[in-house]
Amino acid sequence: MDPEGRGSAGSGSGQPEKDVPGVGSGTEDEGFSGGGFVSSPQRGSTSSFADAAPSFADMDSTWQMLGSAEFDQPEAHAPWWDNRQQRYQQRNDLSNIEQLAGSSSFPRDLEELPNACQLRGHVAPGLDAFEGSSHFTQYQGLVRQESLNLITAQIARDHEIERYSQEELRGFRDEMERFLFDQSDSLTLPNLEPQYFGTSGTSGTNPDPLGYADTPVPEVSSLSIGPDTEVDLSDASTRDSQGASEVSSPGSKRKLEGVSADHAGDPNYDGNSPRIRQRVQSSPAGRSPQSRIAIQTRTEVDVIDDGYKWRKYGQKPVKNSVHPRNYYKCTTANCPVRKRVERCTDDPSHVLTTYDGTHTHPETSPQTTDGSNPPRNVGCNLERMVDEDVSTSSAPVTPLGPPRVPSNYWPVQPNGLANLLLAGSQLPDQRRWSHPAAQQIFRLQFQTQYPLLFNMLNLMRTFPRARPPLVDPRMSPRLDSRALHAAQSYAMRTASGHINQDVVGPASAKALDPQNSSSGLGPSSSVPVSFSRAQQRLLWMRQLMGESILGEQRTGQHPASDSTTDN
DNA sequence: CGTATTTGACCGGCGC
DNA sequence: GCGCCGGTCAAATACG
Ligand SMILES: [Zn+2]
Repeated sequence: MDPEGRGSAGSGSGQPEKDVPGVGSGTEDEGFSGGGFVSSPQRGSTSSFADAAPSFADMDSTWQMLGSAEFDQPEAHAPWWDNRQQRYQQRNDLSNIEQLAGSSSFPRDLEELPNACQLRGHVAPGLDAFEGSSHFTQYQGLVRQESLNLITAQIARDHEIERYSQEELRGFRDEMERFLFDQSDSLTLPNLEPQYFGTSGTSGTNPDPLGYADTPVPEVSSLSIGPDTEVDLSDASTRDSQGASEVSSPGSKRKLEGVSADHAGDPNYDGNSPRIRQRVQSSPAGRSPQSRIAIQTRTEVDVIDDGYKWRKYGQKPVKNSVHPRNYYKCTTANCPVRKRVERCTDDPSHVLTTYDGTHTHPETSPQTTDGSNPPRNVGCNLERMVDEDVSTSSAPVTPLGPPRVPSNYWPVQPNGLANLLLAGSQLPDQRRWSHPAAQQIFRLQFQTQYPLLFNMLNLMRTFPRARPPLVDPRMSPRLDSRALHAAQSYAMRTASGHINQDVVGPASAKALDPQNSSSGLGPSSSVPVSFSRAQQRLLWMRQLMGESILGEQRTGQHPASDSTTDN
């Protein structure tokens, strides 16, 4: 089934590389093929690229898609071809990356990336390739891809999804890439420098060279946030942290279940519910809508660094709990924001922070006298968020409502980050991630925990590319346009003729390709590829090859053939 | 000495 | 009205 299955599947979802005439690609191409491909070979307009190179397909649907029937597999391998092919396969192979994620050699930084590449058996560029030299552009594809792989591995490890199949991991990786693309602007904190963030020891990374490892880092149990579902928690949830904590116990048990169980079993405090309801409902005459969000984190420190400075102004005992509740106010003058922090009674490892209000000022970065930004320690992991509906409930008289009245709730799911990311990028409820507090926590947490991820963001901003297409995870390696161009130009230059299918080492490609394993999914299940899309790609190719690539490397989003089909 | 925290008093809403 | 309760104030205190 493989053969044809792949065909359909491949065309369907597989999407070519992410690359577009970008800054980098231009240079890269030059590097590789010299001016060779400059000529615009449109000839042959790729009649049926579909059938082009079956043998090749496995390795890369892109190839096929792009038509290039003529160019297919340069029979005489270009000297670099095998090498490249192998590289792509390796890059796309996530099988051994999990180990790396847990090892001490996991890179926390782009500078350490080459080592990781070598550990994975990659043909890795030297360190100099990453130093912003002109070489860097040549390897940005690799850097990008491998960074994504590593991030995926790390996240997978943190979230115990490493046992997932490669297809799933790839799927996650690609979705993440898309998300990063979409959010590259909003997710980047200009005033925080990634390199200042040591990873929290969470993933057993090597001792942080910068010495910031001191953070008590918790292990991520899970990131929550899923479809918002108005879970009836609204009422039952009144109970204090008790129930809640349970839900999010690190065991990563089915969070969903936990939740339901949670309120099921929870007798809750009668006293509150009625009151709450009233307040929420009776708030019609509300003044300026207050935003309120509750964030549950898993942390050992009481006060998490969320980017703002707080002054404690009160403390009250929580009934039935040994842990008190603390009240803080933003120290910035005239800023009305307040927050309450309390530790869950039954599970002290969790802290519930409730933010109230909107800051009237930018985040207060703790500048030291010397002007440098000291490292921030979040020291927590976002567990889940509860966003009280602001629009409706704006406590008119009562400054602050009851501690927690979850109106929107995102249950924890196994693939926490994926959900998180997707939730942020796709769910209609913008308020979710637009909430400053939420974003703040999100950013700080991820900068701390996944520094590579933020390096990626920077990379993507520095070298803009087209929006990564959504691909069928079962498809493997995606060639980037550089390779494609190079191959094509090579083919043209050389024999320009032979079309020999088996020449290439597809065998190896197949070997790597896990398709067969992807039992459940019929090829059809994948997103049907719109032929138009393929055509569009083709157009691009023509453009690329016709016009000098250097021409337009435009910033940011390219029309990008984005496949809107995403879930 | 300026600033942040502690901590008991205080206050408004609410149920009784 | 009374007492409870969540939330807030602010004087006293701790900090460096
Ligand atoms: Zn503020």
